[in-house]
Amino acid sequence: MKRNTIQRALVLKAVNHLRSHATAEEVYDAVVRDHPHISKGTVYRNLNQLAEDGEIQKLEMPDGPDCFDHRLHRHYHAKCSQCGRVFDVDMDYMTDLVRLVKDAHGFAIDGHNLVFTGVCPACQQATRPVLPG
Amino acid sequence: MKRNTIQRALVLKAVNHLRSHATAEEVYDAVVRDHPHISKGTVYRNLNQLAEDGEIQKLEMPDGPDCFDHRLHRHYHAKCSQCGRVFDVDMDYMTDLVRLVKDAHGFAIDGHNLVFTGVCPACQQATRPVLPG
DNA sequence: ATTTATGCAAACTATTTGCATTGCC
DNA sequence: GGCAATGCAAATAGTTTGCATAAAT
Repeated sequence: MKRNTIQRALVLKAVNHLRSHATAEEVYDAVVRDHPHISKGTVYRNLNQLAEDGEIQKLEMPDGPDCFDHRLHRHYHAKCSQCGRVFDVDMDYMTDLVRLVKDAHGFAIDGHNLVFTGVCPACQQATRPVLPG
Repeated sequence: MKRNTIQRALVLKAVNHLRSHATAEEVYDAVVRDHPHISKGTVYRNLNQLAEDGEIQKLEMPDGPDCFDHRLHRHYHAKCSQCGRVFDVDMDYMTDLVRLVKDAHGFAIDGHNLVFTGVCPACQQATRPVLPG
């Protein structure tokens, strides 16, 4: 039987408060400020369990840590190749993407993971030349 | 200046010989059989450099190790959630996918990473009930 | 001769796990 | 009271890195 521990509530609250795309590390940092005894293992366990229970969404990223999202509907993300941060992208979810597959060679596809890559606004700013000429 | 070391050639040959989706570990295992002195660090360094030089393709996977592909054209993959193996999917590459994005909030998208998930033929076989009834 | 690449080990990042103890139900 | 969850530390997986040495140019 699932138990309502303080830690579980704290982890959930942190994910909600951090709004979007928090890593386990960031959740831990947020929680440990007020609750210095919480352990990182507990944060990981609760994040995974909350995701399994459908209370948060786990976003698996190519390269780098997973993120956890308080938003439950499926949507796409863009990851900055410079700072590694993850951003929302406004685009319809392609529920029938699998129809574009001509041949999966017997593989039973049940989902997909799509992450855009590029440079976030802040990093564009940082690498922009000071003045041309 | 880039140097033509035996190790670099061995790593490239292993990726080509393993055909597709070999992990660094698998490449190392293949090379070390005939060359017991090669180190894993060297395999990683050469895989990354070969990918940078465009001689092989690095496939970053959500969850699990990266793969290296001797095929250079961009194409999509499916990863088995049970055994973790990576398979080719026959589907046109969506070069203009970014056009479906309505708002990336200033993020400069320059690419995308799409991996299908599901169950491979072998794992479907393994988990199939013996006989109904 | 120069300088990049190697081998080895250690470090590192992200995450999971074993186990004695705590604390929900 | 029973059993799931915690805290802690150690283990794990995947990968990178520092450094003395070796080898390619």
